[in-house]
Formats: sequence, C-alpha cells, structure tokens
Amino acid sequence: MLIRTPADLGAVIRDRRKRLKLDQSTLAKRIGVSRQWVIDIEHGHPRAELALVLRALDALGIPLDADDQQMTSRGSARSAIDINAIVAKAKKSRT
Amino acid sequence: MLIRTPADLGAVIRDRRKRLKLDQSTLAKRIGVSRQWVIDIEHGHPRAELALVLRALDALGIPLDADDQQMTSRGSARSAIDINAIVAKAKKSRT
DNA sequence: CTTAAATGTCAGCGATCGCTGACATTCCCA
DNA sequence: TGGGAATGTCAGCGATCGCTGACATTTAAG
Repeated sequence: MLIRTPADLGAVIRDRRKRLKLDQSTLAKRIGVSRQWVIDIEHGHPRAELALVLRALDALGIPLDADDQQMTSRGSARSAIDINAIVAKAKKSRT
Repeated sequence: MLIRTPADLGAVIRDRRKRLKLDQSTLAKRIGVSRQWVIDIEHGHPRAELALVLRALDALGIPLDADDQQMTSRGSARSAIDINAIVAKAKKSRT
C-alpha cells in the first residue's frame, strides 16, 4: 500500500497486527515502546518518531520501499539532456 | 530503495534533492519546514516527525510503499490452515 | 587566490514527544 | 448475561522536537 499520510501508516500497522493475532501490549513489547505509543500510531499520530515507526514496521515484517529514481517531472521523460541542469546554470552565470 | 533506518531515508532524500538540482533552502520552503530540519533529516535524524517526513517525500516525488500482505513468517508459506489462529485460541481456552 | 553560495554548527525557546499508571469503555466467549 | 481481555482516555513528567538567527566551514566558479 502507498503511504501518503500518518493515517495510512496507522491502518497498515493495525491490519498487520491483527493478521498476526497480536494484541497491542505484545506488539509494544516487540517494538520496544509503550502500549500508549501503539495506540497513538494506529490512530494516525502525525508526530511519531521516525525511528520508532521503522522499528514497528520491522517488527511486523513490513518492508518499506522508497521509489527513488522515479521520473516525477511533468513533460517528456528521461532524456539524455538534463534540462534542469542547463537552466540552473543559465540562471547563475547571468552575464 | 528499502528503508530500514533513518539514515537510509536521509540518503534517499539527499540524493533526490541533488538530482532535482535543489539546495536545502529551496527544498525546505517546498516542504514547509526550516532549513535546519532538512539538514537534520539528511543526516539521518532518528526522531524526526512522521508527517514532516511524508511531506518531504511527497515534495520530492518519492512514492513510499509498505508491502503489507507480505508473508514474513519463517517456515512454510501461505497455508490454507491458519496455525497462528489455532495456537492463539488454544492458549486462551486452556480448559 | 578571491568570492559567493551552499552547507554545517550552535544556543535558546515554546511546544510536544513517549512513558507510566490508573481508570473507562468496548469486545467477545462461555 | 456475566466477566475478563482488549482497547481507549487522561494527567503529569523529563526529554527532545523544530524554529530562529547568527556564525563557521566547505564547495565551486572565475
């Protein structure tokens, strides 16, 4: 599933936990956090600590993949000529 | 790239920023955070806020995918019989 | 070498983290 | 329907967040 918001993450974690038949206390111990933290993250807590989130995903066996390399730029894809670089340079050496 | 640690995330963000020819200040404005935050995250700051991290990835056009559904359990894969459920139940109804 | 941009460091501030422990509520078997 | 497990809520605490602004260092172009 694509993760766009803290709520998305909370849903993934909760679903996974249930699929594994774990209760919040047990999961909390595995991750090394308090039960309160598990409650908060499952509710989409937006300010959770990055490292704890990663540990939670690991404890649940959920790999997290960042599609770097991605061609997001609107317009023509993957050209041999790096337009961005050319424009950036042009802006600077404004003779 | 698989994200396992805050450092992994920092690397992905920095690489992507450079590929897009952005400096830290510009990226910070796009994300809506301070330049200090960008510096910290690129250095692998482990306690960064989840929501800000997600906004950063979005600003950089990096989709984040969580492989739920994954069969992580060691042992035989995807059986029709849910051993975990059976064991969990057995533990409870300890006659 | 000179210079400017980019990056990194530091300190101080208000806000919020995650933790604990007690209690309230909801689920769900038997 | 009764009762225990699971889940959710609250408050108070020390620790750390992310922010600002100034300054130091590194990088890159000329």
